[in-house]
Amino acid sequence: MRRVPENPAAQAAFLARNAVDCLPEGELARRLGEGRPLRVKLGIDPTAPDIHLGHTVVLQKLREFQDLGHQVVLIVGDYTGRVGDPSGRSKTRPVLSGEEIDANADTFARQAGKVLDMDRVEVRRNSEWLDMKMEELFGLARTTTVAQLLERDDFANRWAAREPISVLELLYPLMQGYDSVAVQADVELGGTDQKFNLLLGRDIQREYGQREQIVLTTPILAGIDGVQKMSKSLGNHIGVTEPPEEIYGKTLRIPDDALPTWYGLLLGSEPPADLGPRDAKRALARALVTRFWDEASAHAAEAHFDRVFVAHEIPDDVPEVDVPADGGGPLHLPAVLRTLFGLSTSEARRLIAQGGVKVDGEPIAELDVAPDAVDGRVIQVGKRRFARVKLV
RNA sequence: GGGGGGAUACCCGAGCGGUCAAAGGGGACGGGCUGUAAACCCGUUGGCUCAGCCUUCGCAGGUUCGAAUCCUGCUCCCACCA
Repeated sequence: MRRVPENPAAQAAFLARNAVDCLPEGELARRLGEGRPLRVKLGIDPTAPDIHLGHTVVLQKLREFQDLGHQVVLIVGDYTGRVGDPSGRSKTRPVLSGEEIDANADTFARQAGKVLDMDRVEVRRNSEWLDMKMEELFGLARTTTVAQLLERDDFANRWAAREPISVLELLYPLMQGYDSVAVQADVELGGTDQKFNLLLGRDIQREYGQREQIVLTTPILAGIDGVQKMSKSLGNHIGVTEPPEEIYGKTLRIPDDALPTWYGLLLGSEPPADLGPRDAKRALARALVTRFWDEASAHAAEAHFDRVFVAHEIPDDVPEVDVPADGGGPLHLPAVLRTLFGLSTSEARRLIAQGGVKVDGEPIAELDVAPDAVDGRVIQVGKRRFARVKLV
């Protein structure tokens, strides 16, 4: 554990050191000075349960609060999840069944355990209080004006672009704010994209006669494309439970100029000055695999990478796949590729024509192959897909 | 309630009677190169028994030798005025 300062002001400075906002000014230090465990809230959406590196930035901050003896409150948005945070213009979200939400919440809790001490986390679902009477909803809806809501960037942009905004989406920030009321949050964390919602939570708490929460935002981690926010739906994420080789390889795929941010947000340091981009990236990749797996896995992942992508050799753990021998006659290679990798005939033909299919490292151009030419051999598609054929 | 705009391949988006399996971009994939699964360059991107055939342009009909393109009726979506 990191060494942490004793007095409130220094603690507040420590907690806010890598935050974007910590509002209002000075309030965190004041409240820390009360000498009681603060209730620190984070809301999560159970639609996409897998935790990726982007989540770990804010989770790490929660962990710091936890280590200082404060109470972390994780809110599973089983109700708000049905609405969908309006950020971005994602389409209406599918309504999740109770079982799906349960499963997702469990997954999230388990994965969050890679960063948080889950034994000391209070997990709540916002259906506990959001499944309210219409009359209570009226009360909540009265707290905020449409003009206030339209100030939010997402809404303002969509409004300006004449894109649709549903009333339900407008309600989302209110519901999130009410979560803060329900759990009596002292602090709410979120990425900078959450700033509006977090601040509105303060207004709503005030309306309900509560002290306003402190708002603490963390920077948004870009995805492996180095441009857009890391998110599972954009497919530019690295999940904390992904296999070591994936975490390692994907990390090496980030653009060089994303290195300083990744180091800063994930390791809390700058890229080593004495290393070039490649080696700095490798060091980062090792550190991440070590964090979510262990050091041995990190070295194994690096060895795997060197073997497959640098030396262009076949990995040693190629899965063996049964392929129907089909009576012993010549095999139609596209059909074999369908069995091995689930490719369509057309895809397979294209890949063969482009020289992307190799048998034991040698490109192959024929569509029909003798059984002996593939049985027991490794077929490779592109750089990353391998399978050993076993005729049955 | 009123007049208007729209629904095209993974996404965005052109096309507005034949030369359309459908421009362009993004993404993805393959190849080259390389310090990387980076950047850059080239290529591919509906399916199949693949020099040919089959099915696609919201849905259902119709006009035509021929329709993504024209007509009719549905369905859904959007912004606007009230």
